[in-house]
Amino acid sequence: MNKNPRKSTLKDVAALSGVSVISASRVMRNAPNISKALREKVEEAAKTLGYQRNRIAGSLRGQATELVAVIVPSMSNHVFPNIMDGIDDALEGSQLRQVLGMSKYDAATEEAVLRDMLTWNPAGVILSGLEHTDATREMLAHFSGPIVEVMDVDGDALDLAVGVSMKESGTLIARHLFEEGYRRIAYVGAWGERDIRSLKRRVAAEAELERLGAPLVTSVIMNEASSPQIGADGVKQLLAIDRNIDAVFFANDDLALGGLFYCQAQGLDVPNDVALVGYNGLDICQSISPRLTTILTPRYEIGRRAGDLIRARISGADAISDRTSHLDIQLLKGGTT
Amino acid sequence: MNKNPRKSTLKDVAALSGVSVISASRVMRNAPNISKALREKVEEAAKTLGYQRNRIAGSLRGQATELVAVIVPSMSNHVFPNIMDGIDDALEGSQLRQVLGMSKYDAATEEAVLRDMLTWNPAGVILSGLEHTDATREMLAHFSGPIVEVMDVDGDALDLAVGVSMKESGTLIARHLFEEGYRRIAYVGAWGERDIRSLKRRVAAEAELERLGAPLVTSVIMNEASSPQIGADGVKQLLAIDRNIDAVFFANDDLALGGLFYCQAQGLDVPNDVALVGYNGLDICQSISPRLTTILTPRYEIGRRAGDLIRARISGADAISDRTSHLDIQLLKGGTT
DNA sequence: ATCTTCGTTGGTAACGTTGTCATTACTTTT
DNA sequence: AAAAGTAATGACAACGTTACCAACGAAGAT
Repeated sequence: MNKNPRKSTLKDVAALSGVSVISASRVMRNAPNISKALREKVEEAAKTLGYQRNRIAGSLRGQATELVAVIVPSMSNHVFPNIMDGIDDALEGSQLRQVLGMSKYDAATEEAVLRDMLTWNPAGVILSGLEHTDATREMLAHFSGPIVEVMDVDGDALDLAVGVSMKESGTLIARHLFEEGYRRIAYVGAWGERDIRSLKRRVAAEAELERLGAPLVTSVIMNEASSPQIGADGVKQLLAIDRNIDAVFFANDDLALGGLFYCQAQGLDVPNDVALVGYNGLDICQSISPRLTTILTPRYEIGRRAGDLIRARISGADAISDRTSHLDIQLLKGGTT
Repeated sequence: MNKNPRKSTLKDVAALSGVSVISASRVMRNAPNISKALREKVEEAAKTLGYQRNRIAGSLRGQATELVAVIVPSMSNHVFPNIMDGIDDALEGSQLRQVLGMSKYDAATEEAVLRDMLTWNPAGVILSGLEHTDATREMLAHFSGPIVEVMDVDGDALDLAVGVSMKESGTLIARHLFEEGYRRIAYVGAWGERDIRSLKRRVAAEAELERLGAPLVTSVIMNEASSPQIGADGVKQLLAIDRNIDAVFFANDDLALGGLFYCQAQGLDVPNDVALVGYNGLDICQSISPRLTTILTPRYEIGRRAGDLIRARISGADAISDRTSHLDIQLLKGGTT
């Protein structure tokens, strides 16, 4: 199995079909002005030899790499896989491919991964959020292709940004809880709050609650990766600190879901004893009963637009009107508030 | 922003530090036998110029690409992101990177994506399942690097395989339901059963139920991608066909979860009126109440091993004892059976 | 003092493709 | 029928790196 004396190259194809290497090249990449006869000869030879293009060689000569570096914090919740689905669909039909890296919610790791990625000379870069190390910014300042920062639009984009406002998200959660009459509100986060986007939401919500006259009672930040189990643990800790809390908002739906089940298991009445709000609008949380009150983020759409922007830029459309695409979020009122 | 007159190359670094290009190259890739003086000169020059390696050029000369092609069906449930997390961790410390493609549970798409991927001359290939088109097999037969097929081990691997047995999974589900006393058992699938692995499980379960004398009553295959909503719809259809069903097993946990909530909403007693079994062991389904009876698949571990195998092979360890790594599954008995 | 050996450095030639320009063959125009 | 285009093909060099081999000097062996 798996032996190949030597891969055949354009040279072989050219030799077999009796044409020049460059003509063979033109046929293989569908360049214009090729006679039908030539095309057929070359295509047949290529087929006989099982010829495969070598894009490494092509990229070296041609500069453009047709690789898009995508750096996400993690795959452990649905957010980034959904974004990548969108990117994949946007890139379909182009020759572009995603090369993947994970930063684990750590800016220094992001920097290292980016440094490595750039050695592949990618055509574009997609990364998460607007916060990066100075070295990351420096590297990207010298990068000549499109750069899209996804998820967060509260701040200055390096180049292009697609996402939703964390500030708006946090504020919306705070207002909703206040309007529904809750006054003793707490927060549960995870990842040691290294996820800057959830931190921004918490801060915005806290500020809004302050403004409304119902300041955040307390918060529990779990150090672990977010999961339902950690959400349950978080609520448990919260209630141990203060049993009079009447609402909890979570960094995301996974945590909230765990919190919800914990409360139910404890015999608490949700939302009368305690109200719960998540973030993201995962469909799993919309199929349970009571449905989780949460904020729907257009994750697929964000990925899709990011991919579209990369393509647009690469194909020369330099005139992208808005550097920042601010997408809308939507409060999904469920039965937990 | 984003202009770069010209990226500096090894030649520039060599010129600035007054050494030969090849020496600069050796310093940049930590080759042995470099004097300290030379190393320092070169590193300083590289820093001054902001030199970045160009691995496209390096790969062309050196053959090895340090890219691993990863083709998964979809990112829409947790299975493949979890596997990719495992791969990423396994690849950490090497210079290898994942290049991503999605087949959408379609063998022809897989073929097209693979064809494209191979033009990047990857060092290894990871793909899902053991079923591929003839053309895919043909391409892979000519591929010289390691090939790992993940998730399924029921069949012959092209090269290496890591996963669990679908047959064993299906049989285990059937036995469990039978042992718990259920006799009127039905099945709900999705993706139009284009996911061959869930099909294999269904077939195995069906055979075992037949053998045990409690043949499958009926099954509903939804055409859509699997989601809780589709699972709920599936159960609804099932109960419309036959109200006497006493147990349902699902192609996966997402469907089962939706089914569970649907049954609860309909006022059915789970598991007394109807028992439910999922597949995968997603943690979200283990934090709800009742916990979902399901089969835990070691997804992260599968990715991890796949990555380890790729690395081992690339670094010359040709002596991999077992071509197929058959990992264990585990029945998680929850409150739904 | 001469011969090895080894650590260190350099020169040359690829790797497989494609951009650029040149050339040939074939139309169309006047 | 000559001039002027245009379509089709080819030659060459280059992209930035590294494999391979050669060469140098210094240290150790004889």
